[in-house]
Amino acid sequence: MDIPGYYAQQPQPPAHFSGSHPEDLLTQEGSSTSREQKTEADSRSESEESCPVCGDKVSGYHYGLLTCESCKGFFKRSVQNNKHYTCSEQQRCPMNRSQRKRCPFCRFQKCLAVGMKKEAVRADRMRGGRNKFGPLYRRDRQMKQQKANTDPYRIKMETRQTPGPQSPNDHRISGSTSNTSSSAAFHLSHIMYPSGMEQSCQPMPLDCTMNNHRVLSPPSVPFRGLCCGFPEYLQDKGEPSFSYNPVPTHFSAHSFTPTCTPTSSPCSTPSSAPAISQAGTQTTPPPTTPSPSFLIQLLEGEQDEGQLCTKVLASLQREQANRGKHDCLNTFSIMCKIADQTLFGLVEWARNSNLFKELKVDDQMSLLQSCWSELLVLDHLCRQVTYGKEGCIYLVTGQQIEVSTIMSQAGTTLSSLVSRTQDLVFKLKALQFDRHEFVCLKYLVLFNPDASDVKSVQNRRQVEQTQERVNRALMEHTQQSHPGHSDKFGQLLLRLPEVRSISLQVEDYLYQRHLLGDLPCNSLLAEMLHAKHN
DNA sequence: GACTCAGGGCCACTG
DNA sequence: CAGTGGCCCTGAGTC
Repeated sequence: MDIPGYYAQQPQPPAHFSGSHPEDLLTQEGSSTSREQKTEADSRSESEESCPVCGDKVSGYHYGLLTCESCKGFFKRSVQNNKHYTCSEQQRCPMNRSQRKRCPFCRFQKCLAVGMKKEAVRADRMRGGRNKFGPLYRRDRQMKQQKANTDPYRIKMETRQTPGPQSPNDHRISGSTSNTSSSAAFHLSHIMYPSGMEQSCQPMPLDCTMNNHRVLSPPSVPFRGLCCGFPEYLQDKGEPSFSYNPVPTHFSAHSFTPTCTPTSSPCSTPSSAPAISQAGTQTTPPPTTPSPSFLIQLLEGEQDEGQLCTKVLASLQREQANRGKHDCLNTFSIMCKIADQTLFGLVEWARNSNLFKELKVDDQMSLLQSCWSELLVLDHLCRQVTYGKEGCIYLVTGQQIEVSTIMSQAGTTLSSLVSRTQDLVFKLKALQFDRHEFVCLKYLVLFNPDASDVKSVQNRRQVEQTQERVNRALMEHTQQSHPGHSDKFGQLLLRLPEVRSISLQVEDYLYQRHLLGDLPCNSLLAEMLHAKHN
C-alpha cells in the first residue's frame, strides 16, 4: 500500500468528464463557414482550422461539429448506407488527409469518436433546413469567439506544451519534465515498482491511515473548489453556475460497499471466498478451467470504493489546505486530481493482481500504457451503474451532478462524451450489469495483447491465456446468473468497443488540453497521454 | 422576405 | 464499379 509517489501526483480530469471540443480549444475565431460569409477574420479562422477527423480544412459544421467536406460526405454515406467496415490492421490506422481513404473503419470510428452524430443524418433524406443542433453550434461559436477575444494566442501553444500552473505542493514523482514517451514509462514503473526512497519522489504525507478504517465521514466543509469552479470547467467564464449537491445525501460507508447497492447484484467479496495471498507470490498455478473461485479471486483485488473516495477527498482537501483559502483550486484541477487518484488506484489494482504480477514488468507496462483510459472509462461506468441515480453523474467523491445541467452548458465534445457514456450506462443497467462482470471486463481490457497501440508483448501466450480464462469465467457467470438471458455474454463483450471508442475521444480531448498547457504536465495522466502521442 | 447555413444530391474523378 | 470529395441545391430558422 505504501507506494512512494502515490500521492505525489498531480491529477487530471476524469476522462469521462472532459470538457469541450478539441476544436473548441484549437480554434480562436468564430467558425463562420459559409462561403458567402467569409470576413477576413473568418477566412483566417478557417485557414487555421483543421478537421478533427483527418486534419483537412473544415468547411463548416457537419453532423455535430466542424469537419471538412470530405469527412462530411464520408460520414453521410456511411450512415445513410448503413455501412459496416472492417479494419485489416489493428483498428488504429493513422488518419490524415492523405491516408483517410485507406481504412474506412478507422475513419468512421474516428468520426464517432470526435463526436459526429449519426442522428444528424436525416432518415427521411429531407434536404435543407436546420437540425436540432443549431443552438449547439451557435453556442459553440460564441464560445470560440469569446475564447478568441480573451485568449487570442491560445492556439499558438499547440506545438509546445506549457506546464500548467504548479502549486507549491505540486510534488512530482520524478524531477523529469521530459516529453518523451519514456517518461511515462519511467513514471509508471516508478509507481508500480518503487525502488527505494529517491529524494526526488518524496511524496506528500501518505494518508495510509485512511486505508485502515472504512468509516467515511462527509467532508466537514463541502469542497469549495468544486462548488465554485465546476461551470468554469465545463466551459468559458461568464456562464451561470449550476447547482449541485456538494455533500451527497447517501454519503456513508455503506453506500460504497457494493454488496449493499440494489443495482449490483452479487456481493463483492464473499466471506466464503478462499483467502488469496495479496502480498506473496503465487504458489499454485491457476487452474486452467475457470471456476467460481477464479471469479472470486478476481473480485478479491477490487478496490474499496469508500477507501478510494476517502483518498481522493483527503488528497483534495490537503491540496486545498496547502493552497490557502484565496487560491481556490479550479474545477478542472479538481477533476484532474480526482482522475489521477483514480488512475493510481487502477494501477495499484493491477499491480496487486496475482495474474498481472505473473507477467514481466515490460509487459505489464505495455498493457497498462495501452489501456489506462479504457480502465478509467470502465471504472466510471461501473460507478454510474452501481451508484448513479437517473439523470445524474456520480463522482468518486460521492457527489452528484445532473446530466441535464452539464449538457446545457457543455461544449460539443463534452456533450457527446456525456451522452455516449450515459447511453452506455443505460445499456449496462438494462443488462443488469453486476460487479463480477465489471471485474471481468476490467481484466479483459487489461489483458488485451491486441489492443491497437499496445507495444509488443513478450509473453503474448500468457496474456492470451489469462484473457481466455477471464472470458470463460465471464461467460459462465452470465449463464449462471442470468440463465434466461443467453445473449448477455455477447452483449457485454459488445460494449468493449464502445468503451474503447469513448476512451479514445477522451484521450484526444485531454491531449488537446495538455497541449494548451491546461493540464499539469507532470501528472501521471499527462505522461500517459504523451507516451501514446509520441 | 432576404439571408444564413447545414444536410442532401450530383457527378467527375480515382483506384 | 464502388468510393471519394468538391460543388451546388434546398429549405427551416433567423433577422
